[in-house]
Amino acid sequence: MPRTLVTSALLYANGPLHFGHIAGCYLPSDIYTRALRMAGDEVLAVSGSDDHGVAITLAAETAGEEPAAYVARWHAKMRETFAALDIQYDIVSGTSSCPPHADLSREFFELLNQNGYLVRRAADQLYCESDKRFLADRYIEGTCYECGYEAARGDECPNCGTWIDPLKLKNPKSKLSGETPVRRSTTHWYLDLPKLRDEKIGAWIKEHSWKSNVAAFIENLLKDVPERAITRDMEWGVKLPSSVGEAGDGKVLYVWFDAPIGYISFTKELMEERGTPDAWKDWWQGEDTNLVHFIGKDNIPFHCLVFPSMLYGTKDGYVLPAEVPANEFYHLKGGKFSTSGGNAFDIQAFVDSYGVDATRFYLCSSMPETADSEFSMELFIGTANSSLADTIGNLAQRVLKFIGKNAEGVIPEVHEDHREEMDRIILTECGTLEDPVEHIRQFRFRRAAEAITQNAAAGNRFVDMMAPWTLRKEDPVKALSSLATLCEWLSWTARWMAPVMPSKAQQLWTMLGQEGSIHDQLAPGLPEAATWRTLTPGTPLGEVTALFPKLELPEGEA
RNA sequence: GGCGGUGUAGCUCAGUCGGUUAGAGCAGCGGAAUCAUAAUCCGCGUGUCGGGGGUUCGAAUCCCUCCACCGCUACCA
Repeated sequence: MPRTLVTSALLYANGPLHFGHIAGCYLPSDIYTRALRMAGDEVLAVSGSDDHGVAITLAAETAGEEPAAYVARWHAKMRETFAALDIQYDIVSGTSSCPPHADLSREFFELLNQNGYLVRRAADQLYCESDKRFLADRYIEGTCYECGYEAARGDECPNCGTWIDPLKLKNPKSKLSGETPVRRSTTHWYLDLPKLRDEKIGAWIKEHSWKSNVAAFIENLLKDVPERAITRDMEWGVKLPSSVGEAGDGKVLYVWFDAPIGYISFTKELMEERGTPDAWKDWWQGEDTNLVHFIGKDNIPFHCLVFPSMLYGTKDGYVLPAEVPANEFYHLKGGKFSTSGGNAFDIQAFVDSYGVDATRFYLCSSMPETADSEFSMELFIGTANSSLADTIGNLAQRVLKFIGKNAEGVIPEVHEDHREEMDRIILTECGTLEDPVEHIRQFRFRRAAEAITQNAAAGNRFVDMMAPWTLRKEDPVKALSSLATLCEWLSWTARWMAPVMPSKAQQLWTMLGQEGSIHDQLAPGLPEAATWRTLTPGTPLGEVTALFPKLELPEGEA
């Protein structure tokens, strides 16, 4: 059985999730996971938060909190947002709270070191004598040596955009103490990416087939691969392994190094909870695993170059990613979704107003798959009404209500004399059918959304062709056969909807009088004449209600 | 400044390893039907494929250049 390990970008625990994160990474991973499971694949879905890093400590200090408490707050918020959107993972953990994470990160460090992929070097950095610590670039402010701007940050000048070397900054000041720091030498470890590239990863990247927008991004990547520092002088983070001795005192692993290892440590944590502590190896070191990283485009270098280099460099049998279906960015009316308040809106409130499945469907149909795209309230309302209420919802309504009035509210039986004809009409003559699951498998989420609607439209065509309201008088048996056929069609519609719109699919399934979870149904490709009818005639329908309400554009929106 | 993206029908976008009359959905117009949340079905698209130049038998699709809009700039998918 195909085994797929799905990861979703670790969210930096420094702000709320917004529609950009959702449409770019978390929703596609959830839809993908659900679709593969319905197709019968074995899937494990892992995500969590990235809790370390200077930005966290800085923000926590500003907020007057300890980093751990600060991170926990955003982590909880993230879980709420996932719940609001019906986004499910086997585990959502965090790099600061996951028990095996620190040890596993140190193991990576040691293996890479043993295998000769780490370089140790001394360099000068700014040190604050009053705080007795080295200052990360972001903790430093000073006068830009290029343009003279007085509030340049230690990493970049906001005025002229120069990438600042903090050692050259004029009048450097610590943002924390206000003191003038001094130069002091410190030792750091660097990941030897050039060596890893030349030895293995460069060739691997070249022969790998990437999603087209990812391929464009990677092309330039290999030309200039620097060694990258993987340690920092600070407290918040994963301490270095004791094997490096005093040289590691006061240092932690740089956040980018331990973050992706989180995918693995979270899997470990999950398997320990399940009482199968070694099972994580099947997923991460099993040859038959398809590793799929869902990320945004800004994470491409990490997931296509750096993390694979780390995995390979351990020489410990880790699989390399099979797919990195990175999305581009999703914007709000041309502006960027802001994590710092501003124009970001409350996802929970939005879902409460318009419905979780309509929201998921629209995000799916407008996903930034191959290029940046944007959220439009007007298009959201339009899509929800025309695709969901008018096409899918109305199909269910007109068929099931008709059965309620004219066929005693039970699933009718298709008569042998009509079966073949009706199979032919619905399966081939009402339009070209496309399999949403197959599109999802190929990471064509927009087209999957379109396919769900179009397949339902074929059902509407069948209704009009059969005109059961006329047939009822002329040939009642044929009328019942057409309605039986339409019930089967609705059951397939529910299956097609399920990965994208889990709760509405379930609602439709229940309206059809079916028991149990729609998500336990298998959806193996498109319906075929010989096997596609699965419902039991005579089954009473459930209560028939409007599946999708019509939505209205709020005042002042356009 | 650097890097990158986008510019195709009113709107949102497909299509582009060069090759028949450039496509879809939505909106719009006309018609049919009346089971249904006035929901459906059928028919209707001559658009300088941002401008200019080049390569070619042939370019929306490759190259150069210009214009417009936008994003990123090191960790916010």
